[in-house]
Amino acid sequence: MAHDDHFHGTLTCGECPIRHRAVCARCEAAELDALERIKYYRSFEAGQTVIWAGDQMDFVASVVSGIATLTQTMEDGRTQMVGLLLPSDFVGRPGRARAAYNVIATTDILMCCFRRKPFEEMMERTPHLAQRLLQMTLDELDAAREWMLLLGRKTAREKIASLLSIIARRDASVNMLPAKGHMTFDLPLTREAMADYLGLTLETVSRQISALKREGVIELTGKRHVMVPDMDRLMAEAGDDSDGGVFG
Amino acid sequence: MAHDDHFHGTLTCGECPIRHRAVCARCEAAELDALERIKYYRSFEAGQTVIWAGDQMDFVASVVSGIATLTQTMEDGRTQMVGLLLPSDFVGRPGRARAAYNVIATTDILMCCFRRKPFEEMMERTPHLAQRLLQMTLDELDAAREWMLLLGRKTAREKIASLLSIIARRDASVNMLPAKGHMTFDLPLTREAMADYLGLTLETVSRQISALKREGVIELTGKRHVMVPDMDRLMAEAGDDSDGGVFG
DNA sequence: TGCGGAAATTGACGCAAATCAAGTGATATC
DNA sequence: GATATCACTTGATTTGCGTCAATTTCCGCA
Repeated sequence: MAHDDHFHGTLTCGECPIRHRAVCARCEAAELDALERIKYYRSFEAGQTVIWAGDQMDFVASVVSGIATLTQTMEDGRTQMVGLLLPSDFVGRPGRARAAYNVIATTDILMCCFRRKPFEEMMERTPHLAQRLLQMTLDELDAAREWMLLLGRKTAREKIASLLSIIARRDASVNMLPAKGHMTFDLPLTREAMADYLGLTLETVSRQISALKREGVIELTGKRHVMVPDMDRLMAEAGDDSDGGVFG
Repeated sequence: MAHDDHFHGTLTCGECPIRHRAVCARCEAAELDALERIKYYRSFEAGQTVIWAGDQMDFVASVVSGIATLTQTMEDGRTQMVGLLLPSDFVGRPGRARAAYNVIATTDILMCCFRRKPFEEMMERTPHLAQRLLQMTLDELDAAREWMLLLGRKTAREKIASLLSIIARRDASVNMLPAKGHMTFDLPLTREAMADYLGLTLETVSRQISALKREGVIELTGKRHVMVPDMDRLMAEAGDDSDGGVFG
């Protein structure tokens, strides 16, 4: 666990931007008060490791803002990203003392933390918490299974197109825009992080992005800003049967 | 949903073999009675499709005995297994009307079913159900993430060794034997099903199994019965850092 | 006991992606 | 303003796995 994080002010749950999506989404006023009493904030800078796999983990948390990654590593250094943590996503597992994955901040992030024991006790007494966490976990399981299809069966080109269309659609949903026609967005990940997510090398990621650019499926300004002239075209390249999958 | 399934007799929850592991594991006597009243059994033969992805799904269920697979398919036929359903595993998702995956019986199976609506209502009133389902879902999520590392980063040889060692260890845990030294077990899957699980072709599966046999890592009698002379050797081939992963 | 067919093995060949290796272009550091 | 550094691109080459195509083995069944 990282140490040189710094405190970031306090928010009341009422004014919390993830109030309606996070693990507390279903809680009523009284339940929220109880959570309010045991919560505390921590922030981490881009690049910092929030938690190492195997570390003692005495808290659970919600991501309030920023992006983090969940990764697994083999002894020889091969690494696979197994999840992307976006605002409102939940970190840690009630009933588990040690972290199963590395959590690394991709951007600066703010987390709303609860010491694990009090949180677990509260879960026992508060069905709304367990119900919401169940919902979120089922969604994550769907996303993980969607990703298994990508990792096991898609070509490099399809993998890149899938990632781009997922990011584009998530962006659209956050900004409440339609995921149709032409869209623009920023890539929140480096080429290496994309490679770790997609089970590729960073060179292959770079080459496939260049190929999609060459063929007019996407346009790049700088290395991170993407414009998709025709969303349907991109989704066809992803090989998904029309609607595509869940994300987080 | 398949139609030519046939009824298979009735079990009281008290004598149910998965009573202590399934979604009902934490339920008390009264809660069990309530479940007993809404449950019914269905059975399927090996090879039958239990549910097609996209189908209306008006029940959820526990696998009582036998093995089934959860698969996703792309339009062009590429398929990826995203889960293996073993006795006590849960099928379906409260709050979701349509199946997300194909469920196919690998062996003859018996399922303990609940109509979805009554089950959902009962979940609202019965924290023990939601708590247990949360636990099970978190375990499945861990298994899915373990599998993402395998699909994204392991070689064909490591994939096969991983699958074999997982099956061996599951077998050991069911029969309450130590997962050490030499072990024997049967493969519950065809080469093709293994390929779909591992993100390989069946030819590659066959070649890698032959290679492991040639090098003495495993011994085969017939096509399905496996003997592992040295479990540590097999686990080293799997590339896992010693302890290996979760399964189901 | 021998037949039929599915499941599995094995071989030859091709290709997509990994690996190895420069090289470019931005941003930070002295 | 030169230099180091990091993120990324591009090229040359290798290789692991997929594809296509025969066999062979196994197992049920007449």
